[in-house]
Amino acid sequence: MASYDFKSTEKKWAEKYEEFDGNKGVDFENDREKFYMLTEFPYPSGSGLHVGHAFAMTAADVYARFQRMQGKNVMFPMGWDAFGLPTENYAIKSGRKPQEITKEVTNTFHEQMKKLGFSFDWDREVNTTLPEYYKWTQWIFTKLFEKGLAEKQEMPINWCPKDKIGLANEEVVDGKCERCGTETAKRTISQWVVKITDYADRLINGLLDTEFIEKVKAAQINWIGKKEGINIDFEIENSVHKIQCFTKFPETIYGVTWIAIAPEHPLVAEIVSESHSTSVSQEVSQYLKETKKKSEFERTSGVSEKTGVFTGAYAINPVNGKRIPIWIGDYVLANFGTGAVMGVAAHDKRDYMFAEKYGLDIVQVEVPPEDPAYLIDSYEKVIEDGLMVNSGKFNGMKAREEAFGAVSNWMIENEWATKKVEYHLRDWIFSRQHYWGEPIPMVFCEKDGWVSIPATDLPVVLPEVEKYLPTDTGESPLANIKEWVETTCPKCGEKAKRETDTMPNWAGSDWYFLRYCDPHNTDVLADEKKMEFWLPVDVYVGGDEHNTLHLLYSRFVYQFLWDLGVVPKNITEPYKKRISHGVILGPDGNRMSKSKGNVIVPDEFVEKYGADSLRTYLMFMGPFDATMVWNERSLVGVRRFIEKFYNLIELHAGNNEVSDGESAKAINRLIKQATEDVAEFKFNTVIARLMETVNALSKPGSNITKSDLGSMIKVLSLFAPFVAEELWARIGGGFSIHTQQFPVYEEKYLISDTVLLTVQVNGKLRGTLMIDPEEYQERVIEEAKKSEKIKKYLDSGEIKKVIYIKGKTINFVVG
RNA sequence: GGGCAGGUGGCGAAAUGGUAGACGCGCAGCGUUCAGGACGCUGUGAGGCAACUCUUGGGGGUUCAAAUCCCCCCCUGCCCACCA
Repeated sequence: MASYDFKSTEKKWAEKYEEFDGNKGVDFENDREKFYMLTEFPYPSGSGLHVGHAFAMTAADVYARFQRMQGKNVMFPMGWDAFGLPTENYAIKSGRKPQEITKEVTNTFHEQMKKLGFSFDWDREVNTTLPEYYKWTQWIFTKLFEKGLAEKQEMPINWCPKDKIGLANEEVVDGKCERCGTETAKRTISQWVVKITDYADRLINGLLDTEFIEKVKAAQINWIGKKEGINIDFEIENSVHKIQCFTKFPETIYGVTWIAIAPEHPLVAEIVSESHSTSVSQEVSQYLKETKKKSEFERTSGVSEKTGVFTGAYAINPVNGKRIPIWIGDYVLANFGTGAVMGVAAHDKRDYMFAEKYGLDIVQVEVPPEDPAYLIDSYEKVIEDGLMVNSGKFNGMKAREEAFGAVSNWMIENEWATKKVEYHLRDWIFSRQHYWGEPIPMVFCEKDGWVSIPATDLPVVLPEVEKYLPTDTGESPLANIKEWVETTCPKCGEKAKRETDTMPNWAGSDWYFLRYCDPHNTDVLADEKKMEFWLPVDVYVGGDEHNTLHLLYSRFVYQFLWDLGVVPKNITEPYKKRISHGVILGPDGNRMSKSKGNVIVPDEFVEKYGADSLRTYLMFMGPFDATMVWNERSLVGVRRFIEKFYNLIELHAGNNEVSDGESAKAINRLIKQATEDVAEFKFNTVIARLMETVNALSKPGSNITKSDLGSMIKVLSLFAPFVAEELWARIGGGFSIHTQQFPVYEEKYLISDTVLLTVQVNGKLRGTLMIDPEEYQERVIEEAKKSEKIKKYLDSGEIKKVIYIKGKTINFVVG
């Protein structure tokens, strides 16, 4: 038998699909249920579509095809998240325009996706770098500004002293500049900051309205990191100043033996001068000098030893009047909490180490309930769920359950402290000193300050420049274009200057799923009725790495737009279900990377084995969310299966056969499993069942009806769309198989008159019986006794008990 | 340090309380072929001639019955982290 020629077949159908409209989502259609299937749009890099993209997109494609065949009106769009550093760096290196490069690579990606048979609705394609798209990204920013959620703040950025440029966090690798390897420093510059923390509680609560898988919900809640505690005011001896410390553990207040403040704390200078000791002040300034010299990486990596210096000043513990020394410590972060912490050595590992190093007191305030005499002698023995000791009137209370609340309330009543909620979530630094991003649509006017560009003047088009490198001052290259920078104030008409920073890569991807609903609208970001029709996104497939930042930012932007009233009022959360896909490792079991030379490029395998084989292999590798190792041998196995499938259909296609009975059973089992498992993203087991079915029906003498052949091909069409289309045509089906209804299994084929029953004696398997599954216990016992093999075990004692599970097993307890 | 996933043959994996290892890879034998490849058939967890015994990271428990449920421990991967 001639082997299947995938090359010409896939080419033939791919061409035909150019004219095919069965993949398009239809606005406002009432007959069919809508289904919005979304998968993350890629950053189109010069190296082309990655196998990881192919994996995620194939899974989404299988699911979208399945929903269509269930009779739904499916929107399954694709686009390009094309602003970003790799393109900019490539432009710098090659001297070409990023616009041109982007056009080229998106074309490549587009072609690759078509070859892979993804059923995207290309009429809805979006590109974040096109002015008609980023007009609305900019518009969203102006609204954030107008509502007071975006403001300029002095913020530290990563600075490369050699290249003289600001670096995004992802450009800093192990504390060094990704481009030149120089150790980076922090530099404070004025940046746009978006106050996402104002939405922190809503972003937590909104999760209740979603069906995200648990791990995604956990990741989001964790990332927001809500912490409830109190801010305690410590008076400073002989001073008008107070030091405020945030703590999650108010119940440890009697255990405080020092206070540590960040080297950047605003009170450092005053505290030291008030101590009136020259030797102390010299020591402190020496310490501050050294701390500054330490790189940010060293200070925050967690590996370096904690250091500190005594300021000479003392604070007063409000609850017992005790004098406690004030230290400066480089382990205290200036930008978390109040920039000052209370030291409780007995109940915190890091505090214990600091106290040991500098000989500070250790006061234990909790003991384990089962051992009230227990004394802490090592930081490893931090007590959980302890009882209070050395804590005045709180002694004997359960630390967390009782003392936490009692101490907090008491301290608040006495005005020593206030309630405080802290978040791990930081405000969102929105400025980038780079070229290839959306210009931030703001101007600075001497009279009016910062003014946003009115909607009618958007977009602020990214001007073309000669050089894409940032300027010597660290500003974006846009700062060099005088005629662009110098403009007039939209408010007063006087001379003003444009903002030259651009937006981060997240900006365009925050709201792209809205644009897909109405991609060509020139009046609004998307028509509200269309959004109401399509939203929420029913299933959003993406990677774990985007479960925090991207997902959170885009939920925030949606909630903000909801407050503005430009998205449907009845839809409070944009994504109904979020699921995360697995990762494919290189053949050597390592994460794929250019430097390791283990990158798998899908093109090569499409060429060698065909898109159908590659897709089916990707879905067969393992569970959808697993970490899997690429193995070409297994791909060969899948190609073998497709050829076997092809040959089986070829063999039966011309005949009008009557089912042999067995084939109908096999097909119906297949349909049942496919229907149930595809719905749960369990693709590997569906393909295994397909293989079993093909193996069973390939036995000589099998007779299969045309409609059963059709059902098999339909299941295959989810994974291998091209060969399925070909085979569908071979058995006389009309174009296209992808507009057909998914087969429905019939219960009657799944019921059999006999079933294999396992017979256990004392829980151990001793034999099997072929028997009517509806048979009663007495009959089954009788049959079991007839079997020599089983009888042997039954005779070894008295039958004390019999457990019979109909159709599955019978267990004799013999003693 | 925190969070989240996991641990089953030589390998990727099935099985979510009822025949552990479906399906695929690899391997072995046979067939086909001038040969190689491709293909087809058969076998393939371990031990044992066999009857049989053992086997899901380790230990304990619940149950007539545990890979699956509960407790303790060990190990691996991913994400985050001087977060007070």
